[in-house]
Amino acid sequence: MAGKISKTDQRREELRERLIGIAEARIAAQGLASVKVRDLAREAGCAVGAIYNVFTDLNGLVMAVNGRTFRKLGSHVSETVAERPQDRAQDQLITMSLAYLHFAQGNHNLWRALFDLDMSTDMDVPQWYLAELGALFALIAAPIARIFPDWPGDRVDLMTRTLFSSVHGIVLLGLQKRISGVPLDRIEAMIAALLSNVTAQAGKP
Amino acid sequence: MAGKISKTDQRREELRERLIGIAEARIAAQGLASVKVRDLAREAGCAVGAIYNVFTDLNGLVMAVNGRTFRKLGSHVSETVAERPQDRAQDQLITMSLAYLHFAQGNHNLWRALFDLDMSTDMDVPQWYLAELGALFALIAAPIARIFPDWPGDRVDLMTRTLFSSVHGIVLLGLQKRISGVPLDRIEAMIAALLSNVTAQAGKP
DNA sequence: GCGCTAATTTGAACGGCGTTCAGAATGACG
DNA sequence: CGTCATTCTGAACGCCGTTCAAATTAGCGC
Repeated sequence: MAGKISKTDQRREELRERLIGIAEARIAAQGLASVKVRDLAREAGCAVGAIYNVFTDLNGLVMAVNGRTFRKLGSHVSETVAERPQDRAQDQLITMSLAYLHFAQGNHNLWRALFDLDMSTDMDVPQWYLAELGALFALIAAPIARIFPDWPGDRVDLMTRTLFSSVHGIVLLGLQKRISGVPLDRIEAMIAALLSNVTAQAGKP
Repeated sequence: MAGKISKTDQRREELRERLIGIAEARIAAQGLASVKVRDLAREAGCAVGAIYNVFTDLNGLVMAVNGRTFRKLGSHVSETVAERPQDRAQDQLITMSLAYLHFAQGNHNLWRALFDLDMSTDMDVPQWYLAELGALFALIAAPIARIFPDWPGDRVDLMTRTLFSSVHGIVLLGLQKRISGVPLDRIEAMIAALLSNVTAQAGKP
């Protein structure tokens, strides 16, 4: 029995994928708060209890959606950078930041779910989360290390986290319609203002 | 009847203040999610319905708590700056940012409630919110305008929002224990790294 | 102080939520 | 096909914010 791929396991895996897709569509269309077990069960054609055979709870399902979103985010950023291989390192930082902004704007609810869920629960982060985050950080660290060739690794790492957090903050508050209501080109200008200040320091102590 | 201060109004106002205090203590101790109407009613010695005579709903009560928190935040930042009147403008920016960081760390749950509530509801922001935010922005804009005396007002405003959002992002992700788990002095170093890059641009185009 | 009306306060009831678990259904296998 | 174990089901549970008919109380002319 152990290790076998039974017909049961196939159905479970199929249901799992179906539920992730349904939840993903719901989050994208109506936001994280619109994900309800009874709606999911009805749309997936299963019983409410079946969801708990495949995921430990609703958070686990949303976590799976977040996994997809995080991978899409990473792909979007890295592919956008890869499209412009002749860019200077300074421009790569801007390209990546704008890619982050545009992904967040184009997938607002899914992007927000990445952070809204993590806040409410206090369980520790799954390892795929840290792996994706590390890959994203590595992507940012590369141009920084090229801009500041004489910086030690830990200083590059600190600047990597600083810039990521800063851009994240700009995007987060910028897209928060009810607070600031900033148009998109102003958010882009803020990112450019931030990064031009940092990269202009190249060659200085 | 209209405009009179009746005994009823006195009791309502007293209950209102009492509920705000109880909710504030609960948020500070256990987080926003621990605020429950039945607990509040029991602790305040009133019926659950009474809460809805004084606030439109639970969000309204948390909004009132957020009002207090926001005012305390503003006071903390402005007083910290006022304690060092001989500081250069560059140091004032660092002082304010660190004051923001330390307030967020020392009042973590209350500070988080400022943003966690706004996200879930889609009603527009009350005017006191915008007023407090404007006062905070004015506090930041002053040293920026001194550092870059030849900048037009809208460019100062853009940099103000850029720096506020950036510092907010650094504090937000830095204090998110489960994701990065950065010690406090590293967060301070990130803020310093960010601001030193910006202020070092003084006098440049 | 008294009685009457309108305003206020009350808390049981309501609808909706995530989660569970006894029982029904379906799998595996000689 | 019979037997047992595994899986699936959906009614039930507990908790939530919110409401509203009924009880209570304030306001006021007499």
